[in-house]
Amino acid sequence: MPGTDEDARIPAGHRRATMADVGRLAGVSATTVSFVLNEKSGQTISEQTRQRVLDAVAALDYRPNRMARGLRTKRTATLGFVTDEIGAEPFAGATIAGAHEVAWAQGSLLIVVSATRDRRILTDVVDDLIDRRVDALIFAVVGTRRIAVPQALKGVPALLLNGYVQGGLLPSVLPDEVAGGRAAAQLVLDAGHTRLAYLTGQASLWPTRARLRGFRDAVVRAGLDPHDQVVLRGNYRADSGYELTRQLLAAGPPPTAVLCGNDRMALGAYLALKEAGLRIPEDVSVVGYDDQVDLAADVHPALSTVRMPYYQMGRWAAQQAVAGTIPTLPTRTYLPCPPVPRASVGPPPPATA
Amino acid sequence: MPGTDEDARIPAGHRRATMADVGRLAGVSATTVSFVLNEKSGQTISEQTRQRVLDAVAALDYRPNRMARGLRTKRTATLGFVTDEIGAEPFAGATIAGAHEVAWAQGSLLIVVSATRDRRILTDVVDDLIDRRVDALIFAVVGTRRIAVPQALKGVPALLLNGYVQGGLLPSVLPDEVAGGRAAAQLVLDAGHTRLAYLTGQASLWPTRARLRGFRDAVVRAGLDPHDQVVLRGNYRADSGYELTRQLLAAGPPPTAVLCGNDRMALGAYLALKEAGLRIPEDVSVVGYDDQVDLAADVHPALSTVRMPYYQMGRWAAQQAVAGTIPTLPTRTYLPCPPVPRASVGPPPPATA
DNA sequence: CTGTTAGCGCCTTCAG
DNA sequence: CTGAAGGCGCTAACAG
Repeated sequence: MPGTDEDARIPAGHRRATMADVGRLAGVSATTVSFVLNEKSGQTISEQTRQRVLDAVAALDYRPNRMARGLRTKRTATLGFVTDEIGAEPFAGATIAGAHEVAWAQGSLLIVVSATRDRRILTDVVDDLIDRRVDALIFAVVGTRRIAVPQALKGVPALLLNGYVQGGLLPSVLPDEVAGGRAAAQLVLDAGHTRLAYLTGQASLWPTRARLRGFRDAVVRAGLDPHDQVVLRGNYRADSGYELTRQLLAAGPPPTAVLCGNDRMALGAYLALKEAGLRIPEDVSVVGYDDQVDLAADVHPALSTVRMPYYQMGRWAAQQAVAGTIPTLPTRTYLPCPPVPRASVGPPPPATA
Repeated sequence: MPGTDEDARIPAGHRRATMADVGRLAGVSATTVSFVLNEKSGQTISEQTRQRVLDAVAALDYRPNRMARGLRTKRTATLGFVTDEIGAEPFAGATIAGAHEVAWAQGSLLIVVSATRDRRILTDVVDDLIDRRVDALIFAVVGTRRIAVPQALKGVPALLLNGYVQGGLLPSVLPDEVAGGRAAAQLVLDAGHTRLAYLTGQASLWPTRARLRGFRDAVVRAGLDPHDQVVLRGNYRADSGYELTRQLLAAGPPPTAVLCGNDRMALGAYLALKEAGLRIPEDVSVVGYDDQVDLAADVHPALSTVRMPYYQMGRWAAQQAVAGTIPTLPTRTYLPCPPVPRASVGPPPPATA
């Protein structure tokens, strides 16, 4: 009897075992195999045949074909995650990690698809995902902003992450940037600073305006005159922070604290400040925004900043998606951006003239 | 006749139209619908019925169920992309973008799944993907290194990106780090520098050793004594670059060029150099490695560095996967790391004592 | 040029 | 406690 045992293993790359194969080997029907594999079917299987089936499954290295299963059950245990730009942004990583963990823990697979900003591709990708019958869709955009979503999104439970649509027809999760801006300012206000500079980014971006609003809020609440605080506009790049800081220094006695629209600008500020012989935080305190990985905590001195809740947003989104609660969600849900105090903030220098 | 036309549209969230529905509406069989939809079946359909079918498809907003199709054809037009750590690393973004573009252009969907380094999860995720019958699998790891892959990878055409296995049983695409290290050194050697410092990372990492080897290679080829060049060991973080540079400056007359194991260390070097009142590149030239997005090109002065071929690796991998050429691949394929000269390298200062 | 028949691999009544 | 029958939505022979 040649090959009785050997042939039981899949001949590497050959046809995978099917449920019927398992049944045959165990001497039962495919139905029975299905019952033991799916447990809780309200069915009862004798411990003995159960074991025989399990043995056969192991022997054949059987794994159910999820396409067939999905076809039958109309559930794929799949969450689609579409980004408009997976890019190098740290954004995606944390969000995806959070969403993946929750999804996986609940028995679903998060499949990430990076589209581009190209409307056509975006639409086609969403359609494709729906054709594959994902159970729900998370649509993530990198910079918080209003977006136009593919029509097809209405054909499946969908949720927007970091983006929002006009009519509020799709629920969104967003970072609470206003509170974040306040938190950033509070970091230096609490340390006793009264003369601040704020290096902001493009006014066309929603986060820019929200953070700035938060900043002004905090300044007013602290009893300071917002008009006394200088606001310089840049573009979120490190070199822009560098330039703006140089302008600041050239303009006269520098403020005692420089708040930046993001960590990269803060990095530019660091370079300009050090070049000018100013010490951080003894002479000038600096605050960033984003708590960017490998940057904020690693520069010298470590940068005080505000953290984006990307990981939490990912978790939250996946949670709603697997729980099937998307239809019940409010239009917008804001998650907090907590302050992260580090070494770059200290008390203002004694002589401020 | 109520609702003849209205009811033809899917009642939002209701059952999606099936091929049979389309056939019924068009007055043909499902088979015919299949033929017109899949074109090139060697079949011929009268222009007239063709149009009727197409109209019905449009009217019902019909889209084929890819699970059913996959079940039948045993092809899913899906490439699986598994990472052990999607993290914040710029790595993932570029690689995925490259792979996605190629896959999509060839009619396949790249689905990215972020696993963790946890062996168990990794194995389960790969199994899951195979259960979903992906046509091929790209297994990507973030730091180039030898890895142990899930057994299941043998059940599907698979390819390693940035990682390699012991026996060479799975083909790999890797960055040519040795040549990259050489290129980095060449950047300053060509400018006339002879006294270099190399700030390296952990010796336990393969890229560290490869880059360093390339550096030494270039130094020897340039006719310099490798023992004259100081090599300091750090850990790839910005603060480590900062510390090492301070050590360098404290130890005596600094070298005229500082080569760094990566861009983040170069950033640390920038901070320390500026703090010490040294100008880049007038007093000291600096070279990084990685050409990290939002960093290398944006610091002041712009950092000369070496680019990792992540995008290209992604493209290459997807290319092989969709072309079905994985079985024919050599054990290892190296892609070049080109030098990116910028402002941080200049001629050595006249007086070097 | 078009329709019939027969599954792909699984789950789910409904009978034994 | 277990099996037979039927069908999810699609494609691929094979007939007309």
